[in-house]
Amino acid sequence: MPYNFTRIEKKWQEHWLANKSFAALDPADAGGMPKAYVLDMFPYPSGAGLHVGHPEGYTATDIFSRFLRMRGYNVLHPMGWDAFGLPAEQYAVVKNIHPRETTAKNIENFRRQIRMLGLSYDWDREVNTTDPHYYKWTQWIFLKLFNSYFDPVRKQAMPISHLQNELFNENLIVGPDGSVKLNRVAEGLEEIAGEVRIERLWRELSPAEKQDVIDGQRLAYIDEVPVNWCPGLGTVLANEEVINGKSERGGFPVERRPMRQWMLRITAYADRLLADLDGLTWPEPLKEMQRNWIGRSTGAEIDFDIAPPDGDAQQSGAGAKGPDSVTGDPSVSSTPTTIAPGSDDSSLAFTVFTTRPDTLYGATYAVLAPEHPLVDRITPSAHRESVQAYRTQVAARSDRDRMENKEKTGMFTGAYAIHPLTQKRIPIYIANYVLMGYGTGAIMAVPAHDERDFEFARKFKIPIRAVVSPTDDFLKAQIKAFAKAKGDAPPDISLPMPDGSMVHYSKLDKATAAKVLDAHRAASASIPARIEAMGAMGMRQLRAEYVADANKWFSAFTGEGVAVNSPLINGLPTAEAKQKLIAELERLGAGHGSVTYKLRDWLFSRQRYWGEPFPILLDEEGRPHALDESELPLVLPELSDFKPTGTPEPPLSKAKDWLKVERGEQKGRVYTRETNTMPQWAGSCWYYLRYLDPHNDKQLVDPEKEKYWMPVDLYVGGVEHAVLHLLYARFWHKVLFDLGVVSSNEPFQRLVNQGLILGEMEYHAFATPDGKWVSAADLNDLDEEAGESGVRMIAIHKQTGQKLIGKRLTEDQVEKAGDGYRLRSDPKIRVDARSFKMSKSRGNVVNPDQIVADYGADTFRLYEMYMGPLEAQKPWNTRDIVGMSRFLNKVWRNFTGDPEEDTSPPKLLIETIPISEALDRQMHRVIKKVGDDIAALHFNTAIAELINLNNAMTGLSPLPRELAENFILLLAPLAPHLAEELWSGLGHAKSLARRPWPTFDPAKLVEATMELPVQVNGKLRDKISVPADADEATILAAALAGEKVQPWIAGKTIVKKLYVPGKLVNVVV
RNA sequence: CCGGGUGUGGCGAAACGGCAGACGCAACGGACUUAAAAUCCGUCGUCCCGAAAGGGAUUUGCGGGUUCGACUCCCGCCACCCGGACCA
Repeated sequence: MPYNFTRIEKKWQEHWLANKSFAALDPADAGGMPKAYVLDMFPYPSGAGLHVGHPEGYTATDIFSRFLRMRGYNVLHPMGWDAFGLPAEQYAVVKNIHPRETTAKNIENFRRQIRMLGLSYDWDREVNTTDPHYYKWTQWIFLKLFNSYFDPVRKQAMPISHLQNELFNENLIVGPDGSVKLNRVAEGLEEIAGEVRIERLWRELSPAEKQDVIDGQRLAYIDEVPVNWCPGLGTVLANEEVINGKSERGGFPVERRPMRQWMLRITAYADRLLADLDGLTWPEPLKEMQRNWIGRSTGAEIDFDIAPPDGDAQQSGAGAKGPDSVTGDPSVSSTPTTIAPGSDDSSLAFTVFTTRPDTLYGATYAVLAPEHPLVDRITPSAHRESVQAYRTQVAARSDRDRMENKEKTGMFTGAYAIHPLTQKRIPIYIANYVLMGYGTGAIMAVPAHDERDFEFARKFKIPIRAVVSPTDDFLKAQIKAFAKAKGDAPPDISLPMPDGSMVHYSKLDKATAAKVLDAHRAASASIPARIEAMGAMGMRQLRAEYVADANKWFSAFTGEGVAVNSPLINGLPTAEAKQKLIAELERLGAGHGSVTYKLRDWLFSRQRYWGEPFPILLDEEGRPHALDESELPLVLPELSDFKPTGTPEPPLSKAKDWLKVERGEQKGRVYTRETNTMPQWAGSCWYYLRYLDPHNDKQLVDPEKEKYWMPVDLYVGGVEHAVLHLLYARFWHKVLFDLGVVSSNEPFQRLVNQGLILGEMEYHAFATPDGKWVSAADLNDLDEEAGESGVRMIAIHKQTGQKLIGKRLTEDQVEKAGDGYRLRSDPKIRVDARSFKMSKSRGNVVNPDQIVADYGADTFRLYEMYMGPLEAQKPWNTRDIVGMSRFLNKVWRNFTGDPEEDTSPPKLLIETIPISEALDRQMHRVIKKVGDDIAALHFNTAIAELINLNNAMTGLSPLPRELAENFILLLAPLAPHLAEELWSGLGHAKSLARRPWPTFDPAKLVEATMELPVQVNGKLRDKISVPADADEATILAAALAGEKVQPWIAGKTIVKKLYVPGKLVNVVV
């Protein structure tokens, strides 16, 4: 009889719950126990229920938590529900059920499924982001963001009142664009002679202007910016939620349109978010993804003046707008048109951002984004029509179009810019490859050293001027590219000498190479032709060719090198050239060093019902006013019609009674509530803090508890949150840290990504006799059929029921296996076995309920952990589960002798007898190995060790008690139900959850005699048995004396004898 | 195109620079059984020699290198997977 896992698992799950076996102790009760905070990424409780990917990470942290409890740690291991969000609402809309109901039902199902896996959560700490007791604090954090600003001097968040003081005291002044800067003049730090002062002092501002300045500095602010509007979902989305122009959820098209939205100033934290990554124990690829997403690039901003128009009529004010109106938002303070003080339209200028200021001398044209506001003002009338046509054409194309078709297009504006160093005129283009949203919306184009500029310059026949001397690798690649274009093998990099011999390029002296080069130069004109004629030339000569004329080469050299053709910086390597050039620009007042980021501010509002309401009132002018903390939570109003309106008007605007608020202190003044709601990420940004003190209604978290538990010691979850949740949560945590709410700078010290579990292997396609390829999705019963001359692939077409015969395989492509044949792994066979992501549409989703019902939770846990390393991506294989089931049943038989009767507690065949020496040694080795493996999260090898030990115990009856106890304790974190049941069979009344982990005796890890491999010239030839304490001389002598070694060394001189202690002997002859 | 990861038997996978393939699945042989399942014992990378015991060669995507010794470290390619992509 297999063991009764159904009864046993139910029994222990109830026991753990009733006895609160896994409760974490508050710091006051923990005594001297070390703490461990082990966290899972809490799930979004979808209607589909748990899939097999969830239990992978959850089981891993559960094993780790159980292990640490047995090692004497006070472990916090909680679970909760990330329950606000789009899918619940969409489902609710379709079924016309209130999202609260569907959410409650889904949570119940998830809780049942998670409990059925026997995970050791402290259920008294469960949180739910949709519970008003919870989102009260989400709103509270939002108020903190709203009432704070990022202080540029301290580089941290400060209360907004501090900003007001600084402005009032005139330590800070207000720039023309509403930005706030240090009052350097007042501080006496800087006095710029002759420059018109355009900043303003606080007392010079009107009350409305003052309010604009304050509101413009908040960490949570309202702004009108181009956002990702998704008509399919009826809401705007964050950049992180848009993938290739489609929504992450649902895959609906997304369009850019300007809208008034709440933003969070995450960009202020870009540098800290980047720098603090270094100290985190996270997977390096994930850190790299965050670095890329933040996208810090250092370089320079360089100013270009517009050349006076030549002959063309001066542009009138007709179609031209005045200077940009003040946006009120300093986050877009890099206003592209910086108008010099006292300037007029005759001295226009624009600023570009570049990471390669050292290539400035190579700038042969400039490009503005088509939307750039300066375009209207610089385009002479002769070009106005074509420019306008081009702009219309670009504007008409959706983002998605632009993604798919990347061909560079552009139009000459007819205007010229003045190169700041050479004072020469360079043409100004507009082009689709320059984006208004990045940098300054304008570039200097250096075709010789930028791929995009190169491609554009080729197309528009603009000169290409090399200013960095290229590397050998680049030049070789150029030769290869040429050979490829011709369809030949790359020419040998050797030079034919006048006498007909060949000399490798690296061995050429300058004079000889030059002579040969001249000969070839006479013969052919173009550089590619010369390369072909010569096979190759010396690298020095190639380089000289490139520097002299880069126009005819194949691609841009984008690497670092030595500056050439650049009077100020010639001969300097790139890094130094950059520095010197920036210094020179600053001296000339034509530019300065600068940093830009790809990271944008976080778009924080959604036009949906099922989310946290903003604790904000809007006055008649649309200015935001915060609710008082005492008014929280602001509960989401009941709505029977919660459907999206299909317009940017949020559903909450339908809650008429709720909408209007009359404030007591300002009688008669009516405010309107903010009707947007927060995105799903809001609740998940800080849930790990609430677990520490989940029932506290006075504080988000008691500082004592926060200090005790934080940071999280192990956080396990999928890589899909690399730039969403994990970046947002770090941002909020840093703000809370700055404001003194939490004591740690980073929330998650150690993070592990569990690998994706893919669906079962599938045949992808195979060749039919008529040469057509059939998709596996259309096939049933793919099989092989033996025939006279080999094996044919047989499949049944799903729709037609037609029997498809695959390509006939020859005998060398198959091998005999029993009655039938089986394919050899021969790449010529076109049968493609692959596994894919589990998905409903593919029909390869595995339901954990079924697996647990068939095999039990312990088997399911072991199977998922045994599949491979936690971090690896691996395919599900139902066939393999039986292996773990057999293992547990074999444990059961070894302990109980497999009785017919199912008694509880079970009767065990155990006696207090000594353990045989070999088994004792193995037991100590396994105790060490399993402990080390679990600590390192290497569960697959830990299980393998236990299987080995269990196999060694097979046939041994009765079992020695010491061995039995240790085995059960080692098994306990991995298969807790069976372990508890066997433990009770040993006569223990209490759960083993906090039993001390077994210890091993180091003395028993070493064998008395050891077997050493003996190699001759690195090849294994023999094995010798020697006492463990034998000295080197004895061992070497024994090795050389070995019968099997003799033939290999006889008659040869021994060059070297090598003994690696405890490992092997190697003899070199 | 850029960045990151992976590549080992029929499959999932092990292996501080030191006996490649632990452990599991599948397959094959045997025991038990009227039979099957379950269970237990055994074989199991590939090729060659041998009746057998055994022996030899070869093998971690491909090509080089470092080393007494390389799955492991270095250089160059190839394939697949995951991210990001006109980011100046």
